[in-house]
Amino acid sequence: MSTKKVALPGDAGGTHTGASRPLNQRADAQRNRVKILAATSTALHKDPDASVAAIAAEAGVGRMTLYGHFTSRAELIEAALVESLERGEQVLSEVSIDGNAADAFSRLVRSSWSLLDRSRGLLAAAQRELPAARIRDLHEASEARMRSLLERGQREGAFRSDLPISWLLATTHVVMNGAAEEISAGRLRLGDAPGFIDATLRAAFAAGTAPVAERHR
Amino acid sequence: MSTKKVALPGDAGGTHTGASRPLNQRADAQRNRVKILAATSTALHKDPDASVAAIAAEAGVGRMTLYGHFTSRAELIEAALVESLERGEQVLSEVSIDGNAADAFSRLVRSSWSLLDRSRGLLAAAQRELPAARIRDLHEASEARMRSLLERGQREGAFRSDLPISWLLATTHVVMNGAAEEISAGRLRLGDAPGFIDATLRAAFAAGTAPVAERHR
DNA sequence: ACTATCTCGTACATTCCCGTACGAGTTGCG
DNA sequence: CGCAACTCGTACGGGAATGTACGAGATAGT
Repeated sequence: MSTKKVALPGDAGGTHTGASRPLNQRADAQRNRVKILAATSTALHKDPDASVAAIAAEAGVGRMTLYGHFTSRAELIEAALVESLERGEQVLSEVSIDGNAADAFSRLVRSSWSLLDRSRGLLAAAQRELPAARIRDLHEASEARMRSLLERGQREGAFRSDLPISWLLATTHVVMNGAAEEISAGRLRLGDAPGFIDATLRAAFAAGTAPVAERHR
Repeated sequence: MSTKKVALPGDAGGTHTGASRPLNQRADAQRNRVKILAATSTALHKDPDASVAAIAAEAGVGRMTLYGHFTSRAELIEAALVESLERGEQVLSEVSIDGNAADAFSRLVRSSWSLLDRSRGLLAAAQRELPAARIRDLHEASEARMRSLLERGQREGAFRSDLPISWLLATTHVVMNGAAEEISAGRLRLGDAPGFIDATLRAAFAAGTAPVAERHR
């Protein structure tokens, strides 16, 4: 005579980027949803293996409430990742891509860095919980921006052309992630990271260095 | 009237690098021990979360046999890591560190790469199972070699000095790991990896590029 | 050939976490 | 103010993995 099914937010919206929430939700519930999403990010930042219970605790709500909003751990993590990426998109879309390619790259990297630093744990959790294809899909937007910049840089001769774009992209990700790890390990100060990352990647990608030696075969 | 305690290999040997096995072990058992260690490496290569059961299956022995040699999952992984690193040491110690620092670095990186590619899964598992301090301890030997080479390179002016050694070291690790990931993702051919890694790091570490800009504060 | 050593299956206890069910209390909202 | 929407504790069921217990059978080494 009481409980229903706790709303079940519904999947009405397509897979699109639009932030379409069901509408018929109570203000109170919407707030909790936001709290939970935020807590997911921070909890996973501390421990990428954090349990649903831990996340709920971090959010200050009961575990059951959380299950009212998200039917499974995977769904929760995916939602948190989507939200984080949307927020990131908002920031990155304001970074100017024009002008000198190398400088634009630096701007983009520096902006990406702080975003990645925060959502690192979330991403790690997602990698264990979601199909790899899905993750790559979600990253497509930010990835495309960086990719096109790298392409332009290569065409204009600002970046070396002896390495494929996919490698440059991977290297960028990996160096930023590495910086985050070094920070948690206490071997790098937070404030030093952006400069180090930028300096390293700029030098690594600059045109004019000796091309990759074909030493195999 | 039968079972004892299944040998319990004993911890007689110190923490030293010597390969001191208990001696009073049956030849048959020693062989299995080796098989298990090898299987640990290959099983974790496929899936860093592989269960003890899966590892035993990979080794072609019963799970119980495995527990006869290693009392816990952690002990198993540690033993496998130690063995892998010892084998690595043997290879790396034959790489010439002398002469041109940049070239020596390339040689070292290329040798390290193939080793790391194999033991990658094992390392990932170890990072979840063993205390971080222990892992760092075990890596000290190979790390020291690379570190001293980087130091010499900086003194001689072959490598840039605006970035700390620890960062160069971290970058080296991270780029090699990234290459391994790109390979498993199917975006990089195995044969291309050494050249790409080398080309990237050489350029990133070379002296003479613009120093890290102090853009913060 | 005989014996201590080793293999290994089955079975079990434990722990941890996810997801579901139920139901009573609380609160936003019209 | 009254109802539907929401919260949230407790409890349960299922599954997976670790580590232990027991004991029968195979094998190496002397």
